[in-house]
Amino acid sequence: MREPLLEKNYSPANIEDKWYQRWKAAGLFHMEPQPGRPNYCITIPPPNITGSLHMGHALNNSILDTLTRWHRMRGYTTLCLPGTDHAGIATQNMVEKSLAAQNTDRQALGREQFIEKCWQWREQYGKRIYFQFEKLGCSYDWDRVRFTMDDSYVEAIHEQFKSWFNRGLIYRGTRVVNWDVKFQSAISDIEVITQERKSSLYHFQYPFADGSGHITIATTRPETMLGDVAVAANPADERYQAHFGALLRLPLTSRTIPLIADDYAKPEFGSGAVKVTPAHDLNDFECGLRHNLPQIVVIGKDGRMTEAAGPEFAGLDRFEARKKVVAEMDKLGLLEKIEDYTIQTPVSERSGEVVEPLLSEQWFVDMKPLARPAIEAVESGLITFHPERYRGIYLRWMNNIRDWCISRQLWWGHRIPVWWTETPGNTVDSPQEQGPRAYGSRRYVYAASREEAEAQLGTSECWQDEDVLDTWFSSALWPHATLGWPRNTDDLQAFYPTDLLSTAQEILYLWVARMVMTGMDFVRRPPSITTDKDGILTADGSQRAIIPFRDVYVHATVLDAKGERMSKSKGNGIDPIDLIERHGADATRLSLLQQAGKNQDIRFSEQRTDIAGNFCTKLWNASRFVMMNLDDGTTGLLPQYQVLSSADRWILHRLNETIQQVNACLSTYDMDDAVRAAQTFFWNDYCDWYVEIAKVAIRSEGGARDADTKNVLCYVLETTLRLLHPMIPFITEEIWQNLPHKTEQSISVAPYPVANPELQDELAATSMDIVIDAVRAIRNLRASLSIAPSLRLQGAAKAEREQTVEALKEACDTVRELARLSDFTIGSIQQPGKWVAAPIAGGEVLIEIGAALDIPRELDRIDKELASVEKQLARSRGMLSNEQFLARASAEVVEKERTAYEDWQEKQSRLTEHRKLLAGS
RNA sequence: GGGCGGUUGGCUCAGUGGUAGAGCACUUCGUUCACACCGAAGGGGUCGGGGGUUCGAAUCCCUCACCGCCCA
Repeated sequence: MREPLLEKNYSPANIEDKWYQRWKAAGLFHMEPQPGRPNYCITIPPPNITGSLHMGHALNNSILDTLTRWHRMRGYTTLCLPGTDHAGIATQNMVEKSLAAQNTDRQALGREQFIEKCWQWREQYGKRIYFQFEKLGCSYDWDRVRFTMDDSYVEAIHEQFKSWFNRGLIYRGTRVVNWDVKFQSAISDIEVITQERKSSLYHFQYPFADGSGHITIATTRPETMLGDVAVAANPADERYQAHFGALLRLPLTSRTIPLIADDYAKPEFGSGAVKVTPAHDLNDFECGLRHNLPQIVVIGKDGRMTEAAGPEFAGLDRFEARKKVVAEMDKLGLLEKIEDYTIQTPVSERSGEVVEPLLSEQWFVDMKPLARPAIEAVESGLITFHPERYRGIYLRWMNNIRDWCISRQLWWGHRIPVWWTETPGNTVDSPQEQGPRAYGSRRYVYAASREEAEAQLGTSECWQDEDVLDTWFSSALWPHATLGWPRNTDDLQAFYPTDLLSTAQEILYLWVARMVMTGMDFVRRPPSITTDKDGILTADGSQRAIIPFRDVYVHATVLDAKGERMSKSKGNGIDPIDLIERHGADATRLSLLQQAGKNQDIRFSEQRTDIAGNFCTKLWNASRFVMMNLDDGTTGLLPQYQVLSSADRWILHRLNETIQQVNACLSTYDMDDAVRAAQTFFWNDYCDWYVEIAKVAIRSEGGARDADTKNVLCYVLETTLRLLHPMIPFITEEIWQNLPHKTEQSISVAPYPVANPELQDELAATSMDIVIDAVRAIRNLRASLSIAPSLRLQGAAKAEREQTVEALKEACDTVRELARLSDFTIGSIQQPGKWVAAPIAGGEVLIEIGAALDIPRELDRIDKELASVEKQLARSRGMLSNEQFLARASAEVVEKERTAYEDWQEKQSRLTEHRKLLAGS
């Protein structure tokens, strides 16, 4: 026996950083496309530069890295491209906070200096998460890192904007958007969180202008009534049918407003009549458009009431105004009642302020033309969703797509490349024409620079649009822009379409859907160099619109142990870096992958990582044991199949099955099943049985089979390490480097195991089942008779079935040692004594317990066993005596049931026989 | 209001038509020279309720309840 090359105790801290640095130094994660070699590419979802690793990242990147490593080992030219997102509002928020701490603000600094501060922030904190990905073991190509404000990326943004602008898809418009009153900017849907809040439902009376009574409307936002321009009721609602078109006197104002018919009003809600405020509600806005109603802005960008709200209200905060409106209505006797009401309140994720739906002038993108190919790509199966249910969710959204507000009133981001002037001059009538366009009294053009703008506008009296683009505008072109678009780079040609986009479900619309739309809109290739799996043909058939990725995997949301969302404010979050420090990156990854299947969420607690760590320790210790038993002759190569024992053949058979399962599961994103299959094999089959059997073979006298056993031990371990490497890269590398292996410099570029049909051996599997059955039966006997484990007893087996005899004969030494017997004979029992027996398939095993036999206790044991056998027999008998079953069930099932019945009968008769003997003695 | 997911042993979850499973927890035993972060042997569930289809349902269908997510 040798000194093992591994430390006695597994300590992740001692190996993980070491291996990451070596991998990186060797350049293993950077590959160049090669002709004739398949490519595999993932562009990772870019975290914000304000971000640090959270459990969602840890889960997603564990999955991404596992798949990346799997493909690399399978011989693909593999690229996993990392990067970060400038994250407009989030970053601006952080920088503004740090300015506030220094008693200054962005206005004091001015735009240029503020942006400079943002870049400093990015230098200081923006790459923090890269280091954390390294801690997690992610094998990303650090030579191809991208940031959404890199020069090349800016070029891509301009190209995209210009194209959409010139095609008239980008337009200036006035619509209701989500408005953050603190940032004074439009925000995207994802930055709006809906919170349930206790509030009130106010019932107001609006009198008819002709004094003939009133209509009652219910509202949760009384202050907006000052901007009401109509009251709507459902055309089918009989209560109002007689009054459609009538005028109402809007209280607290001097206006009259009509009662209109619109099926957006739900008869069953409140009184069935609903106030319409187009400037302050999206549904009302659309209703207003349908009826050509005016839009009156009564709440300003700062959240205070405007002049249009009337002199009584102008300047009041919106919540103060609410109180005042209610009080005034009450005074007028028009407040009918106030009910307690729970409302879904939109709140800005960043500022915590209640989001104001506000009519505002913004840049929008007309999405309908872009959605069409994106729908077709999914409907035709070019892009597949995992789990499949997200396909429908995506399509539903795509089919009801709305225009996209892309402008943000922020400073940090891609400034909108549009230039304005008030100087009169030439304009064009339609967006398809070249030249300045008119908007009110102003003119505007797209231009990449001031010079260009001046030339087009014919004046130097111009200015660039103040706003920046929505961050999602830039992330929408992530897959192609990171690979070099708009330049037709080698990377773009080789790696696009990418293979996988794995992300959280909440950004399915905001990000995934938009990537499909922009990708297919901009990356076009001639049909001659593409296939119908790469994209769909354009209308004229001259080009193919290329999809950005083939598969979309939507991973689960990581919740805490109680099933609640992890959040900073609740303080229930787990920091993955803490997990890595305490348990290692391998255990952290494993604990996440174990739960990564097709589920919607994951309940996670640190205990799971602790348990995953136990597996790593087991792997470590078993490997140490194997290493201790290797000698100079051990090559780790498989001996000739003919010389192998049944146990050897069985473990190879099981290994082969496991290889097949793991590969199949990884290809369908069933990470949980892949991990389960590999872990079960290693712990339950290899460690619990094969290693124990190998000990017997190695320690037995003569040691004729020593070398073969050692080679099988080594072969199976080495293969299992490669099988597990994508999931737990560090520990597998450390062990693998200390085992005999072929000459690859690292396990991460060693070939991934593939199933080998020649190793399939059902016969060996059946033999081992019998041996395991026999050992368990004897152990069971010993335990139920309370026989000390140290006591070596005589054992024997009686069997009629040849297969059972053969299996036990071959494994005689194994059974003896694993069942702790002094000897184990098959056939007749020679020694006299008191024997107890237990049935196994095709025979029975016996042990001699001499004077220790407690007859009443043994009878009791047999009776219990008989009762349970009888239960099975009754079930089986019931089925076999049911003619319907015999007639309708498949022959295979009936046959299986017959066999089972016979086995149970045999067991019963053996037990009964023994009972008779014992009772008579 | 619409869509989707979930409800299986004390806990966390596998299991899509043929004898209910795992890990953790629990009980008993064990310091046999890889591992007590371990090993051996056990106990524990009428698979949310009701109805249906079927020879046979945790599994398919209908319905109800509860929990959660998304969209309005």
